[in-house]
Amino acid sequence: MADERTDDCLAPEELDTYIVLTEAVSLLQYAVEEQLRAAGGLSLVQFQILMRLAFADGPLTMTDLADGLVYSRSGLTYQAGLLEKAGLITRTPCPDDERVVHAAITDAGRARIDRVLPGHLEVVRRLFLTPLDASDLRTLRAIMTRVRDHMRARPPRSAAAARRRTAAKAARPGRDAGGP
Amino acid sequence: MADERTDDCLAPEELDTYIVLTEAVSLLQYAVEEQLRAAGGLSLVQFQILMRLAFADGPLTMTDLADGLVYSRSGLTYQAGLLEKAGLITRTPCPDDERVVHAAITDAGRARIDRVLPGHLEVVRRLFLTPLDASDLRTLRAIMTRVRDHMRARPPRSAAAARRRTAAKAARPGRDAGGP
DNA sequence: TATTGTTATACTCTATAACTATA
DNA sequence: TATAGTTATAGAGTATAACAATA
Repeated sequence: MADERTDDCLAPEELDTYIVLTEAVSLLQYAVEEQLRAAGGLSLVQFQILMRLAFADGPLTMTDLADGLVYSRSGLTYQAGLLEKAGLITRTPCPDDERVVHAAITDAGRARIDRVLPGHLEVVRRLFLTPLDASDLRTLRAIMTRVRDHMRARPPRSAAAARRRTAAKAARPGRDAGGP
Repeated sequence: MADERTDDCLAPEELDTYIVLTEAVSLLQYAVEEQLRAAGGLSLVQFQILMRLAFADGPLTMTDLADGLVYSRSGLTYQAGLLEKAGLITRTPCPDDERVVHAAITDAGRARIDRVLPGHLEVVRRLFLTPLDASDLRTLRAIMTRVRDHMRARPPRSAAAARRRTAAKAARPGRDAGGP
């Protein structure tokens, strides 16, 4: 049952690997989200935005953030609005290009991260790192870096949406296929 | 900057591995969701429910499904309702225990999977498997299996929610900390 | 009393499309 | 004309709590 329909199935090792990888990451992500919410009232996306801004050299544009997080720009506007209202980030127009908005983390934002990060790392350590040794980590990082770079080689999310929209105008085959 | 505050930071290899792992899986999941929606009008959760039922020996209870998918039971009821309305699954009371509901996949459900799965596997192959060889796969599977089993060793999601509720009644310190 | 599952509800999130403004 | 970002809107998804029925 492994090699009959080469196009319609994966080898068992391939499928198993895919399934266990996504399952484990889902479990980890679920636990992480719970901790972030309880410890700092942050969703995972909000935390990721803050972290990106905290570790960036300077301010980032909205598009940079959206692409980095695989996020739609309108979704990011929404989340950035929440974070700004909470005083954790600022948004200021860029002087060089008036279309661009620079997002930057505030002191309160850094304080929030300081409050949340230890528990966050504790969860990561307890659930994810505990069963791994240094060699596992090195290997895992090497493999997943290759996978990520391979995927990042395709166009980023926000541009892809625009291109899809454009392409749809040219040839319109009626995309999807009704209800769930 | 690696070893000063052992409690508040991870070693760089640890952090890098964690970040690249979650980033790659996010990218993959995003692409997969797009494909499932376009090819079969299914969300990822709906697809996962169908797949579990398709590969199960017989019907599964709602709780089994919820725990397997790291999902709240009410959320599962909602999704199962959609799938049932679409004729892709059935829900029938279990004769042995009248509280229990058995969910099973229908022929239409299997047909939907047949329609969606090839494209799904194509995405997985193109984005995830392409840059990996057999040895990578074996290693990755071994590592992630260990991680998953470690995480699964803790109580499943639906039970955890109940326990948390109970514990909250005993000592009530006012959990979270306001706004985002 | 504990467990299975559903419902009612309220809310968060996300995407699409239309829009503004700058380049 | 193309790009950056926002807004308006509408829909999907999720969790919580209350509930019913069974064990």
